[in-house]
Amino acid sequence: MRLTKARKSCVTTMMKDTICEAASSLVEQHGVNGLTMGRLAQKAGMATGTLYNYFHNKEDLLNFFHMRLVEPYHQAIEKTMIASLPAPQKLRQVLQAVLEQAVKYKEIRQLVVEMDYYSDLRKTSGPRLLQMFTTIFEQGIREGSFRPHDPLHTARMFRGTLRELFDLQLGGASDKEINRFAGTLIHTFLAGISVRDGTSRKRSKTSKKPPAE
Amino acid sequence: MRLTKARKSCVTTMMKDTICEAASSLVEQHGVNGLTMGRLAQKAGMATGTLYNYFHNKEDLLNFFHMRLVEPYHQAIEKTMIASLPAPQKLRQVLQAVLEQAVKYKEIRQLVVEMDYYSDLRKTSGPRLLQMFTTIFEQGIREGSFRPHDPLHTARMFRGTLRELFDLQLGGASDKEINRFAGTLIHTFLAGISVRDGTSRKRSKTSKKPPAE
Amino acid sequence: MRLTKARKSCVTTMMKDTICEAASSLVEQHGVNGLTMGRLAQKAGMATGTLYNYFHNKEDLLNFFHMRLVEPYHQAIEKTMIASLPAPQKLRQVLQAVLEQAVKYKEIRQLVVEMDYYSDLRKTSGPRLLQMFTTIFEQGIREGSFRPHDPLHTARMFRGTLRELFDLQLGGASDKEINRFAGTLIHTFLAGISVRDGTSRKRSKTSKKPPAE
Amino acid sequence: MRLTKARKSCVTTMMKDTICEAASSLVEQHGVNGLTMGRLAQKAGMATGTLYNYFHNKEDLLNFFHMRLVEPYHQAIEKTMIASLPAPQKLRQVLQAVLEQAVKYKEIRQLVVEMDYYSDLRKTSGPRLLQMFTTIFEQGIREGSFRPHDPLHTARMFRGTLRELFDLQLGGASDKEINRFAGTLIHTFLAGISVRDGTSRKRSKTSKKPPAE
DNA sequence: TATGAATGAGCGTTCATTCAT
DNA sequence: GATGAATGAACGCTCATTCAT
Repeated sequence: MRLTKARKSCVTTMMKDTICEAASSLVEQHGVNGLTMGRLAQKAGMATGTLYNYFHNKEDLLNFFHMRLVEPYHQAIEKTMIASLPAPQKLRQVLQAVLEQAVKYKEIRQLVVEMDYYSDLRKTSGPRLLQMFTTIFEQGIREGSFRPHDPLHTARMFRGTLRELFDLQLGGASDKEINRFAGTLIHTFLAGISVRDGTSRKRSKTSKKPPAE
Repeated sequence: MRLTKARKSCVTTMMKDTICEAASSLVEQHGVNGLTMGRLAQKAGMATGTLYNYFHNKEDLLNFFHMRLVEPYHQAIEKTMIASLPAPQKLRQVLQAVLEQAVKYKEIRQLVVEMDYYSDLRKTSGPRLLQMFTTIFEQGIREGSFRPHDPLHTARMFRGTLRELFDLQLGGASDKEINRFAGTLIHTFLAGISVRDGTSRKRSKTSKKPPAE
Repeated sequence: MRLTKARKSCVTTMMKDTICEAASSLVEQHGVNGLTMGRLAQKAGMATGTLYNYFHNKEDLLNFFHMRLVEPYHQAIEKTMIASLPAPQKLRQVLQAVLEQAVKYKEIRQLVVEMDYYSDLRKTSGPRLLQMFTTIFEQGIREGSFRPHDPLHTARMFRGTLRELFDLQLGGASDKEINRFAGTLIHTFLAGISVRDGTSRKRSKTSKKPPAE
Repeated sequence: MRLTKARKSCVTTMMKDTICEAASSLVEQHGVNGLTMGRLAQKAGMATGTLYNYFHNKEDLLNFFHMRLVEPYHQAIEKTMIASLPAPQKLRQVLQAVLEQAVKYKEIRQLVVEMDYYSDLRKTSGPRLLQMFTTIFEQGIREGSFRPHDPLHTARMFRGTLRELFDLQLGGASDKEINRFAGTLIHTFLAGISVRDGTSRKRSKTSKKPPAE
């Protein structure tokens, strides 16, 4: 053993990275069903058996791959949770974080979505985000800025709309379009889409089709 | 050829029905990955080869099966589109229809969701609903009850939240819970979650990126 | 379905026979470890998958193969058990039957022996013969022609010597040699190898450790 | 090269010992099929490649391992051969030695048996014992205590019954049971199982095929 | 010598598809 | 049309062996 444990672990990490990159590219091309151990090894430039030096089996590999993809996304969001901001602000900030991640991981998001439906992965990954969102809505209610409601429900709604945001981006929408969607999203969540009378809504008559905001 | 073309096509339709029923039951039991041509034939009470008299290959069969599953759902929604109602009403009515279908196809929804990620199916199935939702939001804007915005965006949001509704139901939520979710959903869409009073809109200038519209 | 069930089962039986023959030849050449499904299929002149139309998996196949080999041997012996003969005669007759089978299944015996150590097969196959032999020795004791002893022990001894008989034959011994061995065997069992003088039992005081019964 | 050849060979021997011990423990746990080079190396506390410094390949290793197991057993028996005793005594003594070894190597015997059928090992191990047994029976005939017969045959018979003794023990029989079996064994060999009196030898002419010698 | 990651042929098994009947 | 046995490529995985360090 000529390498220290640290070095060894470093090499291992690099290999796992290589494998995950190959996996990404494969899933992107052929879908999750197209990810076979043989193809993966080939894409990663190694023998089939080598994969098994780093992962116990295919499921292990997929789990790791999934986490690798999802983790930075989760962490980016979690980071925004620390700030002590009023709930609406926080919601905007979370949305902002998601937006940045979505741009960054453009090609990869699809894989996550697809993989979510492949195993128990979404059972572990799903609740984590949901919990975070719920916290925000709870906070808003507590602070009095959100009207009383079941925060788990709005959290779910929020998650659902974020999914659409990714879909939109995967469909090839421009960053500008994505940003506009995000704007509509946050506005709708906070204020709804109904026109309200009273004094607050002067500019409502302007455009008809997809109006410039 | 003793049968007229019409008769023949009728028989063919019946066979396809039989096959689809068997497919339903199989996917329900073993998931989409558990649907093999052999098992399907057995369940449908015919020989494996017979399947290939009605479908060119497995993908064809799955496509047909998917459409069969999704069609009544789409139609139920489309039916609500004919009514001449104000947009908010229509939105409620659509939600109501979705709710009914969701209850009705409880067991089947999962299959659809799972299958959506199986092939290009969701590329054909997705836009149809989206188009319908968009129409409603357009109508609302035209009618002046919805403030001006990109209706495709709210349609997407709506679709995203409906997906959550199905998720919720698949997670085993009670009908009552589902109904509460639907209530929150429609309320949020129409009125947002913010508490509104005379002073509440002051702080909207704070955040920068997801811009207020 | 154009064939009656009877015909179908007949065809199935023939296929199983073909497979078993191929298996025999393979095990003979490469040992049980050399029997792979791929090689077997090739030897039997069919595709790998075809094997699985007739056997659930490799273990099933091996079990069937083993039984196919062992069954006639067991039955030949069982047939001799029916006769109402004095025990010594019966013993000779069993030996005779074994001898005939050994000649008949010359090449195959080895496989059985080897396979016996491969799975639980010998746990089911072993006791059956042992039980038969035990019955004979019990009978002899009851009839008074065998001195009182534990018949299970002599049955085991008998089995052990038969195994040697097979070994001998597998080593290429001539039929004449085999017959001579059988002669020695039966004689030794019945009368021992000691030279006896007129009064038969003078030397009984000699040994100490493996005590007389 | 700092070590003399003798020292080097000594180190080599120690390594081989270590490896054999690990092999024993592994085979005991997982059977011969469970003995992989990787597992073996791990158990022996060395790298996989290191094994190949001491053995040319797996077969070599197994052969060596087998010999190591069998050797003390053979030697224990050979030791009893030196004594100048009458043949019957010697036979008892050999049986006694086997018995002791069987008790001592209780766990190991199974491995030997299993391994015997794994390769050509038993072709080299078998004859050695057989030769020894043959010598005893020859001696007995020469001394006049055994009636004239082919000593190779009785040697084989003896070996076959010893195998049963091991089987019995592996089946979990108590030491007492084993001893009883040994008693029956030696008694049967020396005196047969027939009850003998003045008149009893008349009917020996009835059977024809396995002829009296 | 010792190492242990890399190799890749080979394993048992599955299954979409074909085709002679 | 209907059949279902036959096919064989592909799958996930194992493991004896090699070799750069």
